[in-house]
Amino acid sequence: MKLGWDDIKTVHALVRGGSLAAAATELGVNYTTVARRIQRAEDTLGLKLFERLADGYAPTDTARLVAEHAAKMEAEEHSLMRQLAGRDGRLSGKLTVTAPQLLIAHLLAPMLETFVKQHPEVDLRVPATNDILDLSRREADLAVRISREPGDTLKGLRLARQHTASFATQGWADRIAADPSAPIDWILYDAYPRLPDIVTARYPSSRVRYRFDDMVAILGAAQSGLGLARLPMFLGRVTPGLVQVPVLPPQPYADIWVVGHADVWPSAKVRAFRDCLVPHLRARRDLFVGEGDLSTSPQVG
Amino acid sequence: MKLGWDDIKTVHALVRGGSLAAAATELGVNYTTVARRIQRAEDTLGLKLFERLADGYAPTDTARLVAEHAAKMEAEEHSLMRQLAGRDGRLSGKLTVTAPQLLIAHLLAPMLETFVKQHPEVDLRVPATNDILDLSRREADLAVRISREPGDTLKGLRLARQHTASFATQGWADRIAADPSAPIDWILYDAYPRLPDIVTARYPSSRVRYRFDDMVAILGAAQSGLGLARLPMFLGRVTPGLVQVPVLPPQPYADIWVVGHADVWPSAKVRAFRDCLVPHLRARRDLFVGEGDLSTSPQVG
DNA sequence: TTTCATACATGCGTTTTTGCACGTGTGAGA
DNA sequence: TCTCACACGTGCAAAAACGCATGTATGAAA
Repeated sequence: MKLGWDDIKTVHALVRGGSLAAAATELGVNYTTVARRIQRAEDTLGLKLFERLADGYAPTDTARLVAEHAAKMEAEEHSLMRQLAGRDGRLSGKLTVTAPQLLIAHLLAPMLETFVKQHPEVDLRVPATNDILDLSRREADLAVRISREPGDTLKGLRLARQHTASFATQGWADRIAADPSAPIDWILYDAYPRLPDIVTARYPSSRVRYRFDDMVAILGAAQSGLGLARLPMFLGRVTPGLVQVPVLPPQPYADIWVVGHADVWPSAKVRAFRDCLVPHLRARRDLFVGEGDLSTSPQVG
Repeated sequence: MKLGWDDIKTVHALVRGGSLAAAATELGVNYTTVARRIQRAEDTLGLKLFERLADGYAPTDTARLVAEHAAKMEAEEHSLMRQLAGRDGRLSGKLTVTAPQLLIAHLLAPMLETFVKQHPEVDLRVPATNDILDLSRREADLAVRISREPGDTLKGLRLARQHTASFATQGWADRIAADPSAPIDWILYDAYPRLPDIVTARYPSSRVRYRFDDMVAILGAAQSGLGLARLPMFLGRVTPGLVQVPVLPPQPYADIWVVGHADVWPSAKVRAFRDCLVPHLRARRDLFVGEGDLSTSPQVG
C-alpha cells in the first residue's frame, strides 16, 4: 500500500527519459529494474502509470502528476547534497571541475597537475565539455566558463579579461603585410557568423570562405593556412603555427570566470582548488589581452 | 557515492524517532534494517550521522540537516499521495475515517453499516480516537470533529449544531425537583474545569465533587448516581439511566463537522461516505439541540 | 525483402536486502 | 543484588531485488 521514495524517483526518471533504457542510464541501473519498479508501483497504487507502446512507455496523467512532485523532491535532494558538499571539510574524495576543452588543453593542465600533487587524496574529475553543466544538480562542483557574467544564482570570480584578435599562418601575415589590398580569406565560427565591421571597412577584400561549428576545427583550418580566424588572444598565442595578423585589432571579449553554487563554494576541496586556480591564471593575465589601443590602431602580434 | 531516497527517508525517521525501534515502526520494517541503512548511508557519504549512545542513536548536525530536507521531501510526498487519492474514482480500496469514540459508539455505527453494505468493495477503517489525526499526512481521509470551525486548510461541512445541558440519574432529578436548594454534586470534565456562572447563580448549593479527564468515565460516574454532569445533548439523551435535569439550561456548544483535506475531498470514496454521513446526521439534528430559550428558562428534559 | 536498430518481455542465476533469533550492556525498581 | 525492560549488535537463512542473456515486435534503411 506504500509507495517507496525510490519508486517515485524511478517514475520521474521514466517520464523524463521516455524509455526504459534512458531512465535506467539516469538511475545507474539495468533497464529491467526500471520496468520492474514501474510494475511494482502500478501494483501498489492500483493505477496505470504508463501505456506500453511499441516505441516506448508513454506516461499517463497520473505518472505526470507523480513526476511533478518527484521533481520537487529531487530539487530538495540536490539542495541537501550541495549543502553536505559545502560543509565537507575534508581534502579527500571526489571533486568535479568542468571547463571548456581548449581552456584545459592549453591553460589548465599544468595547474591541474600542481593541484593533484598538493592534494593527492582528492579524486579529481574534469569533464572537458563545452556543455554548460548544471551546478545546482552537482554535475560539477566548479566550472571555468567564458562569459560576460557569472550567472544569477552562482558565486563567481573573474580570472581574466580577454580580447580576441585575428590569427593565421606566417604566410598569410607576410602576404597581407606586402599587399594589404590582396584578398583575405576568413574562417568563421558559427556562434559569431559575421565579420566585424572594422574588418569590412578597412579590408574590403575580406571574404568568408569557411564556417565551422567547432573551435578545434577552426584552429586546424587556420594552422593549415586556409585563412584568418578570429580567436581569443591566448588561443592564438599558444597554438603552434599561428601568428597574430593586424587585420582585426584586439577586441574585448567575454571574460574567464570560475563559478560555483553558493552552497558548494565553502567546501574545503573547492576552496583549495580555487586557491590553486586563481593565482595560476591571474599570473598569466597578460596572455589574454592584446597590447595598445583596442579600437583604432592595429597592432602586429 | 549516491545516497538513495529511501535512505534519506530512513535518516529522517531515526532523527524523529530517536531510537531504531521507533524509526522501524514508523517505516514498517525491522529495526535491524534501519541500523543497516544508517550504516550504509554513513559509508556512502563518508560522514558520521549518529552517535551510538547507550540509550539510543543521537543525531549529529549532519543528520539533522538531512532530516530537514527529508521533511520537505516528505511534505511533497504527502501532497502527491493526497492528490492521487483525490483523483481516485474507484469505490474500492482503503478508506480511513476517524471520529471521537463516543460519536462512533452512539451515532455513527449504524450509518457505517449502511455505508459498507452499499459499498462492499471499500475497505473501511475507523480509528476511533480523540486524537486529532493529521489529514495532511493522510492519517485519515475524513474526520468527524467537534469544533467551532473546520480548520484553516481543511474543507468541511457542518453536520449539526450542538447544545450541552445537565444530566443525571432520575434520583437526582427527583431530589432537585422536590428541593431546588438541596446540595447538588457535579462531575466535571478537565477540559471545562469551571461550573458555568448561571449554575452558581441559580443553584448556589452546587459543589464540584469529581473531576475526570475522560468523557467515558464521566458518563459512568453520572450513571452511577455520583452527581450531575454537563454533557452534549445527544450524549445525555442516548445514555441509558440518565435524564436531563433543569439545573443547567441548554447551552450552545461546539458543532459537529466532517472535515477533510481539499486534495482528498473529491475522491469517489470520500464523496460516497459524505453522501451517506451528511443526511444521516442532519436527519437527526433535533437530537443535538435543546428545546426552548437557551439562556434564561430552564427546561425539564 | 532482408537487415539492422530500437524498445521491451521473460527466465534464470546471483547479489543484495531483510527478518529473525540470540547475545550484550545499561539503568530503574524491587 | 537481582530482575526486568529497553536499546542495540551479530550471524544466518529466507526473501527480494537485480543483472544478464535471450527472444519478440516494430519501423527504418539497404
